[in-house]
Amino acid sequence: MGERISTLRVSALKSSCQQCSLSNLCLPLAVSDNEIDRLEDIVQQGRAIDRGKHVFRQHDPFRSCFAVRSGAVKTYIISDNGEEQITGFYLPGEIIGLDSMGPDGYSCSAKTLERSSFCEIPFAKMEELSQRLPSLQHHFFQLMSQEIKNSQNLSILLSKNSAEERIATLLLSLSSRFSRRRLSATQLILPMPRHDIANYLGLAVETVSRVMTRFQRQGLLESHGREVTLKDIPALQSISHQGQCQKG
Amino acid sequence: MGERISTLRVSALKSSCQQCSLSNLCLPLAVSDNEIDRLEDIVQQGRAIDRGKHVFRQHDPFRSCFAVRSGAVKTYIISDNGEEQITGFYLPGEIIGLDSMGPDGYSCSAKTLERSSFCEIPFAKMEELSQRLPSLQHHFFQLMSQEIKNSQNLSILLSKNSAEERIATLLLSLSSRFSRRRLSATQLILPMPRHDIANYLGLAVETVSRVMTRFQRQGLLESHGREVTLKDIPALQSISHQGQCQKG
DNA sequence: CGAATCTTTGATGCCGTTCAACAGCTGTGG
DNA sequence: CCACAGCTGTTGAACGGCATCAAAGATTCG
Repeated sequence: MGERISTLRVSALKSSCQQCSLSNLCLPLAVSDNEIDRLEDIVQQGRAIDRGKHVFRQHDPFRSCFAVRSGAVKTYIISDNGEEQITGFYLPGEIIGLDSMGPDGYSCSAKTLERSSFCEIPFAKMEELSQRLPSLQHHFFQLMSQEIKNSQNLSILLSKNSAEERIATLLLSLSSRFSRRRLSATQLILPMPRHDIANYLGLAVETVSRVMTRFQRQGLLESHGREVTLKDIPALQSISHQGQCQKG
Repeated sequence: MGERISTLRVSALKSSCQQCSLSNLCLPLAVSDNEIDRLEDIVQQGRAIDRGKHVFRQHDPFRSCFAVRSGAVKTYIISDNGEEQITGFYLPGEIIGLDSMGPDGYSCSAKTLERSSFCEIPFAKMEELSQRLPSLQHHFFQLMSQEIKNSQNLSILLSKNSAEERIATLLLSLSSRFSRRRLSATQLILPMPRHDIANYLGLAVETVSRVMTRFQRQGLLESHGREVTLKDIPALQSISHQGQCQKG
């Protein structure tokens, strides 16, 4: 198999998946050190980019997936009238671009919600390496399968659940994703404005605001702008689940 | 794992992807005849099963994906209260089970909407063969990526669009999927009852019925139970897309 | 300070749900 | 043959959750 990139160049860019604190989220491979080395050879760690910048744009030629290293990202689709339809929020350890492996370029745009950094995973090289590392291939199948599941759960949330259920579910999802990174599960700083929450959940901004206020009056949480403290997670879970369906 | 089927048996069961009229939908591989042969060795063509039977059940151990050969399937998740939440409809040439490659078994149940037959694609063998056939691996990445996209589009449909927009979109989706199979794009026989359409689109059955009636009064279609004739596809497209334009 | 963005609160009305009834079709069994 | 039950699809009336419109506070930043 003709490797065309000089080992020296690649080594200079080489990141360190082994030492990365997110490796158990992003690429929890049951592979040998030798195999991790080869993975690191293709993954390129980029510099941080400012809030509000694009990681990639819809219809750009698809070349890479990106693992979020720090910060937060929203992905969205632009409709005919130029409005955005947010399809997901991504936190450190999560991967964007898995929906863009078709022939039509990136299927959505990705924009940072705060200053963020990424690990770039060139798709062609990932495919090639997957030919030699069955566990890498297996991992990507699992990642993509999970992404389908997540999106299906979102569809169900949006089609069957009330505004309160949607918001409680999102807060709990963020909470659990923060805590996976050893951050507080109760003291959240939301990386996105209310407007984005509303867009993502198919609600009006006013409704999001009202529900948050209601939750606060009921003692379920305290909210000061982007700072949210969950005070009664069991109650929120009960609200979230009374619209049924199990979450990942 | 114990191989229980002799090579001879497999050959006997062996399907014929090359001759299958759906092969351009299901596995449009740019592979040599020799490679197709190896694919056919792992794909097992099953007998038809009756309407209302399960192809697999949620939480069953995941072993295979299934390509629909004939008939139609709905996939759904069972919620805490025992109600089903339909996540998708699948027609011949489409593949179910792509969302179930995680460690927790099938993530949904799949039930036939009419008498249907399938090609079974054992996951372990597919993974193994993908190690040797880059184009097969690439194809599955694309298939799964498309499945993510489909589910995201559904999320947007459900979160932002009115009942009329949702129903017009579903009818047009079915129409285009029928016509890909060289069936009429205008004379549809819906494989699913109104109840399932409503469930899938997050609407009440009554709303589906009313909207269909309204479409009929406007001359956009004619509907007699499951038989639907689309009379004005451009108008339906305009309704379907106006969710991406402005509401008025 | 003032401009822009973000967040909250209030008043009004629409769309779709809910409850209820009915009609068509199929199969079953006396 | 008819009576009956079950499933499917249609239609009507009234309620309610959430969007919409409007506007004022809160926060950030040049």
